[in-house]
Amino acid sequence: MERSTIQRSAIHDALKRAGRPLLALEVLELACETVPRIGIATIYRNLKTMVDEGLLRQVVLPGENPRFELSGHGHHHHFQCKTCQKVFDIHSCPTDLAALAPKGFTIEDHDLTLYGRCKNC
Amino acid sequence: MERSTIQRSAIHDALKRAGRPLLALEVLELACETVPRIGIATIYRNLKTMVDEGLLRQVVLPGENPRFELSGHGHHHHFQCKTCQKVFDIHSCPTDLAALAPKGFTIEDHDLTLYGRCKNC
DNA sequence: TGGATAATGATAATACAATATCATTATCGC
DNA sequence: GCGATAATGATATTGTATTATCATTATCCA
Repeated sequence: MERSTIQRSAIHDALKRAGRPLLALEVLELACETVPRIGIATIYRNLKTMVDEGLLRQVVLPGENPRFELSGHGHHHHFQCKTCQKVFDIHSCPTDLAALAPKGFTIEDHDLTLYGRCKNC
Repeated sequence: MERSTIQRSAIHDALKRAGRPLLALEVLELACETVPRIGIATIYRNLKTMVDEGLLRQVVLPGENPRFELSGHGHHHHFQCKTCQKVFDIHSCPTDLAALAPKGFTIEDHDLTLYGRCKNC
């Protein structure tokens, strides 16, 4: 993964255009608009490489396959629409979570997923 | 699943004794103390039945296989220890989560996982 | 521009949790 | 206690996301 290919930039572009975390198959679908004959193996290969490079971040919701988003959006959480299943970023974060720890437990990190109805549904 | 078997009660007992959500394999391990020859198929079969009956609840953390806990503990969240990977209940809940919704989005539910170090680690 | 080789695409293989199969065993109403 | 049959246990099979294979194509540096 040292050469620049149209497939790789199509994948990056798909994620940029979407502006929300995408499943590998959603990336395939969007990237197909740019490179119709792109294969699913190429999607997985590039997603993996780009995560290793730090260009992408993996987003894993409970019971869901991994999604991918451009990194560099800082700490944030996610919202999943119960109707269309799409995942969106939430750029705010509840405070005081450390206070929820039982005695003897130390909280270092957290993961919050909100569920409901998105703007379009 | 209409007859009462020692396997079924061993599974229920394992979850009760643990007092925290267990993976199917963890249930197997604990239930083995009561019924040494219990098979993994029996574990899966009974867990599924007991979830259908409402006796158990499935707990799914991001990127993890389903865990199971006795139901009837009301709304709560979970803590996973980064060292031993065990999951524990958190019986408090941050408020004001609905306020995190972007314009046009409606929040109906949420899922919070805390990560850190447990009492024993 | 040519050539070394990285990357792709089609598809086979893998990994692994969960389910199905089926002969054997255990439960429970009579 | 007996018999119908539900449940078990050992293991084969499935389902599905992801990875490996390999011939072909595209990239890019000399």
